[in-house]
Amino acid sequence: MNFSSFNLHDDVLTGINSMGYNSPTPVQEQAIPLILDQKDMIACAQTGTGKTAAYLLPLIDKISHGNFDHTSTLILVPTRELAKQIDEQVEGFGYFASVSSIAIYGGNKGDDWDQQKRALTTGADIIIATPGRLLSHLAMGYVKLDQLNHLVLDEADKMLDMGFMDDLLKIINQLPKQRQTLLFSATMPRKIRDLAQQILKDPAEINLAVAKPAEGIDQRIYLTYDNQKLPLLEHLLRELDVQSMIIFTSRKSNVNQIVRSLLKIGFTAEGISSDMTQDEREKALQGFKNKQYQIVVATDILSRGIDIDSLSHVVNFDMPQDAEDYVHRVGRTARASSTGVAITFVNEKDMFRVQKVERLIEREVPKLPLPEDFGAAPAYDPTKRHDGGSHRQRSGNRPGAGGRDKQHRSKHHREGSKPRHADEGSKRPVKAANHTPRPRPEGGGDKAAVAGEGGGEKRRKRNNRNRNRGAAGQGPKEENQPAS
DNA sequence: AAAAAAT
Repeated sequence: MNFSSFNLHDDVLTGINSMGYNSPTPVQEQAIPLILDQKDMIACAQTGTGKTAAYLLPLIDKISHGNFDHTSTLILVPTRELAKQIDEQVEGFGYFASVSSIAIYGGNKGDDWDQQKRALTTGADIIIATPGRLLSHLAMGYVKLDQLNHLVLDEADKMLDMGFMDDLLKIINQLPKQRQTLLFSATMPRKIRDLAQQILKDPAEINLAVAKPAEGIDQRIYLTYDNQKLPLLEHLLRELDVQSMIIFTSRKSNVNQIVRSLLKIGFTAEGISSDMTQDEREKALQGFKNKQYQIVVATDILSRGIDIDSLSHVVNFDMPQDAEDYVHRVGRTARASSTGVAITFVNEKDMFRVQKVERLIEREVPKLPLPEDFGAAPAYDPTKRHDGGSHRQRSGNRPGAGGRDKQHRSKHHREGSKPRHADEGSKRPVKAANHTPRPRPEGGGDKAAVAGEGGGEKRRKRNNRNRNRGAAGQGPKEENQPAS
């Protein structure tokens, strides 16, 4: 199957080609026809499944060939980084279709407010926004939404988690009722179903089984107390051949501490958390993508949506909240090459999450013993659930009652994990091996932005429907597949 | 329970 079977217009297909995409992912196969068909949709799909392109491509097609002369599409996302990334993808996919976009988010010093205001006033085709900043603009009254025909909620569960429910509803209430609404979420808790019921009409449902991490990924769990994590990390780093690594931690306060410790033992590293300025955040992310740093240490800010390829290692310094997040993070390795290492530190409070992960990926993750001299680790007890400080007791389940020691635990190594087909879980199409990034056409459009530099906001909106296709088959930019 | 997000 390839993209030409979707009845997309040529200028969109050219954009797809220039981005190095070949064949649609499962979510794209399902979603694109539905979206072209003007259906509302609720999709359970996580990052890395090609979700972003699944909605961008049909929307770009409709925008480019529809009768809109200002903003027709609003995409709401939880983090600024995600807004920026999606904006860049629109730029790539929509270049030949002359679809304009603007990322609307806060946190930037300087003149970006005026720039955003201009784009909102003249009506960029697609607005990609975090809720807070968009609401500020909406309050000023110059945002033209009367032609708003498509609304996308991306990472909807994350947005609700972050307390955006009220903001979302405030925004949605200002949109025309007659519209197509698409909701994407990695998990489908009750709250999401309720929201969907409120804002979607007779939605089609897509449920994508979680893409299990490829067989080539070496997944390991270490059971540790919190105070053992940093020494353990340093110890492991001395043994690993790190090309590029992301370390996820659930606490901002850990970020600097970990970075310092990495620098101390000779790695190049940067942190990313909301404690940093937006400028610093973007520099750190860009520097990592450019291989300027070997390691980036991030909070949950990067837990969803951000597309970074070809990691050699992922470390979950803290166990992720959702099993889906674990799968997504781990899946970031072993993409460029066929091998990758994913290491997760699990403390005594997070053990119950291990089973959730193992159920989701349908295999057991080896629990490795701590190195010599590290002292005793907490005993593995997946039934032990941190109960948020209530006094509820579980009968007969005292911590450590099983008396397993670390030697015992290491025995889990790969035993009992189900054999799987070699290609299972790696159904994503792979970027064309011979795809070479092509330079952006000079003057081929006013969307010219410095490729991959933090100055994406320099982009001006493009409202000109008379496209200039004389750009001699030049692709808009380098991008990896699959994106989400 | 912490994180992110408007100023």
